Amino acid sequence: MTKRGATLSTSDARRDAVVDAAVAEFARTGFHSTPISAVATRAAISPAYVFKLFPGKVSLFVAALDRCYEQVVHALSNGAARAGDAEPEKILYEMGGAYADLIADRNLLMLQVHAQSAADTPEIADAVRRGLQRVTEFARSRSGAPDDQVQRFLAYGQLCHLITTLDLDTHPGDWAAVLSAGIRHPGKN
Amino acid sequence: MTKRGATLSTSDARRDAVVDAAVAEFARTGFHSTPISAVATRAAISPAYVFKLFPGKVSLFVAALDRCYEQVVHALSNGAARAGDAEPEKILYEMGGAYADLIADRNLLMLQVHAQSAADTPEIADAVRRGLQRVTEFARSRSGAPDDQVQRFLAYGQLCHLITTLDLDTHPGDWAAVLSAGIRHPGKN
DNA sequence: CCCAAGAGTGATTGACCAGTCACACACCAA
DNA sequence: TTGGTGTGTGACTGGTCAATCACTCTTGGG
Repeated sequence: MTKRGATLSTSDARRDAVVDAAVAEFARTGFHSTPISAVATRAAISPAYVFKLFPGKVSLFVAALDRCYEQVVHALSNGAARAGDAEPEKILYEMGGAYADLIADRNLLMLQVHAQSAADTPEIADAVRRGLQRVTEFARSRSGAPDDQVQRFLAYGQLCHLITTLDLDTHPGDWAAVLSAGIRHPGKN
Repeated sequence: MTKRGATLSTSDARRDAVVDAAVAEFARTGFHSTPISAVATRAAISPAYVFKLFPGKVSLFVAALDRCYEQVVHALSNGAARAGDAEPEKILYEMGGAYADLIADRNLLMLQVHAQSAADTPEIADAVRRGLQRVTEFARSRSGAPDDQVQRFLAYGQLCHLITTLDLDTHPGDWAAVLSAGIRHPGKN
């Protein structure tokens, strides 16, 4: 039952809030083990209404993923701005720093990890490719770095995902230190 | 009902076969969306008996993961043998080639991707760390390469996972080529 | 021959969850 | 005031799945 006196919002604003909730919940528990009800609860909404706003669970996940990559590219752009028109390596380095700052809350990072694992759903695979394309093309054109340096940039980004997923930066043991060395880590929260 | 005249196997042999089936099925559909019944069917066994051989789904997944990393280290060892006592870079290069050959069927690769996404289950996270530790320490000690080269080796391995998950090596577009450049790709099957 | 220990299964249970539907309430324009 | 449109929900359905249990069948040693 709708609460007395509650002001209704436009469905667009609601959709937006639901995507925020979806980013957080899907990042926590992944695609398959996140029930729509968890997203709904976080958005302070009924599960049924989520299905009015999005045609299905997959398209909600894709919307969350799109927002995630949007923020990533935006962060890279900020990092590049910090480097001005320095040499390519310097620009890539600043982008890396900005990325590390962005994923300090772990949400955007874990969402990407979970998305990769859910890529057997074609729509999700498409969304990941789309996002990765934007990131790669932006890094390449904005930095002007040669292809192999761009590739390296992305490779170390993937390594960063692994390190954070497994908390290797706080893990005892030489081997963990080898993998984590020199990589800027997000804090625990 | 047990089939008439069927010879019973020892439970150890069965356990082994079930782990093989688990590697294949979990690699296909991941931890959360692979029902035990799928593993059971592939192992030509009843779902109920899987639970007699393993205390639960998680421990079966961990067993599959352990086997996966076992094979990875074994492959790296073979690759290193091919390089003999060449310089460290050469040894790491051969290890990379051997790894690419090993994951030609995609199973061992996808299993690692799915495991990373299921790392919120502590036992799974432990298993991944255990496996990664073995891989890292083996690569480092066998190659004798400096830490940053070992780190780089692992980083490009992660990039390889991304490329294969998304089929970037056969994807049209410059950006996909940038990421895939110079990386030895497994075939589709 | 007999029976104990091991191999293996069918049937069921209890929980969870995506998606649907009929309905309730709020706002606004005429 | 009225009714139409958009916002929002409770209750339900159909399906899936991990885990359990009581049970059967097989085999090999005494």
